[in-house]
Amino acid sequence: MATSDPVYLRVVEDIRRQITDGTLPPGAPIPSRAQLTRKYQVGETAARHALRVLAGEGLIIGRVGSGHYVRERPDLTPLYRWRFLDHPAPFAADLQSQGRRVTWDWHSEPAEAGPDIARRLRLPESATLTKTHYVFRGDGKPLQLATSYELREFAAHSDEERRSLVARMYGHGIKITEIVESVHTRIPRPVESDALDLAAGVHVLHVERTHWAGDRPVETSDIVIPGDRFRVMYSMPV
Amino acid sequence: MATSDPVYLRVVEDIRRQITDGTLPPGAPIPSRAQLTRKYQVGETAARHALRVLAGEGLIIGRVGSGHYVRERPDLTPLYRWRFLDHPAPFAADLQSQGRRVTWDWHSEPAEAGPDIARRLRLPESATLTKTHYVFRGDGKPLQLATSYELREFAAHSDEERRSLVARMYGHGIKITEIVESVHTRIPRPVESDALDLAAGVHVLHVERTHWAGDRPVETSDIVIPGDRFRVMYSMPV
DNA sequence: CGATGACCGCTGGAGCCCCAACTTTGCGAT
DNA sequence: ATCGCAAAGTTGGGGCTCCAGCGGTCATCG
Repeated sequence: MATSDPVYLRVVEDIRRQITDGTLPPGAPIPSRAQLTRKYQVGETAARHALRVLAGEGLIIGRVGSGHYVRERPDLTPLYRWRFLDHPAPFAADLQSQGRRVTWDWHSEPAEAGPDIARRLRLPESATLTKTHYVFRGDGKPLQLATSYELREFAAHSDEERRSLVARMYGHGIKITEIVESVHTRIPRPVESDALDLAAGVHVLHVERTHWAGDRPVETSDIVIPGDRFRVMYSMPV
Repeated sequence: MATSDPVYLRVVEDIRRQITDGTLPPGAPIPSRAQLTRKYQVGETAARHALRVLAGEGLIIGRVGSGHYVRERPDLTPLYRWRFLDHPAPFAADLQSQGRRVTWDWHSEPAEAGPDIARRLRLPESATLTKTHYVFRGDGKPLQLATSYELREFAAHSDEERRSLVARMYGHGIKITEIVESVHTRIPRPVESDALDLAAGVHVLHVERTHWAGDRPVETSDIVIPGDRFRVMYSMPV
């Protein structure tokens, strides 16, 4: 409306509107730079800039030699589902029930905890282990990236093993009593972009999960999920 | 490493590294376009482009006439906290306990449900009401934007009122038995950018909350939260 | 008839330039 | 010592151009 707005914004907003209201469905081609200059009566710089902004937002994707297209954004599939007494979160089973195979890959390497991890585990900045999991769908598409920090003594490779180690460590009768998750969103780090095969402009959901045994935190993990393809489900009885 | 990489990326990656490893703390000035061209031996286009990319990622912020600065990113404050039997989520109380006042503003207008809302409430695309809440901190900073869709008959203005209306509507003994939340992240719509006062490149956390009474969905709301300032906490007993 | 290559259009990188609007700074005058 | 103002620096919008690399299309040649 305001004619004082930069002209490239006029282009951005017009195309964005067409994408969000469905006029331009996923996969539809966006006019090329040359076409945009003619259509909106703007210079090539403005046309190019508009395309770059839209691509940066993750709404369109440019294929060199071909053109810009509205990005496919499949319906968000639930990645894992929290349900009362339904722990640990069986997201793999969830996906398998949808007919998708899930494969794992991991790579462990010991590391000192950073200050934030130490704070979360209420530990000095030592005696920790970093384990990075890569989780893939059967078709090879990446699902998530998880890094967990545990007391080094707890470095076990199955949930069962770990739980019994926890039990040994903390004496008899130790039991995870509460799981706290904190969700926020941020730009992916370069490693995450690679591992999760993220397009430009896609943010990640960062879930910090901490397992508590009474008033003692036992294990904490960072779960990183592509924000454009997945959702995290929480379900609580009232 | 690969010298075939575009030069602007070299600049981006170098600055990004300095920001993430703390060499450039929040608030620190970034070299200007002219300085970058000299420092990295690149053209003005590349320098400018690097700054734009970093700004688009939300890592730096440009102030015209002054320069670019590392964005202040205060520690993420918990926005609301889910706890078993601690419903409805008392995020206002949570913030107040931190010495922050919270104020509300809302604006109601009836609307037909879109197809997705109808699906969530298992309703025909009618008989709904849209209510948009704006929630502010005492200092005027925006906290979140929530839009809830309820059966029109349930349009009440307090949680208590609404609950009793729900009870009347569905007969005696009706009770919300489960709350399901789904979290994902996406780029903000223009309204949300304005209402939440979002900087460029900041994504939002989108929480879809649905209240269930047995196998019947009763109310659903979309809660939109600035992804760079807040986190959502979930806490579950095991 | 089928394969090969030339050609055109498109993206993305990169360079240089001009200008308006704004901030900061420093100098000079009161 | 303080005020005001001008100059210098900086961002953001916008313009133009060149080029490499890629992807189709289409015509030509074997």
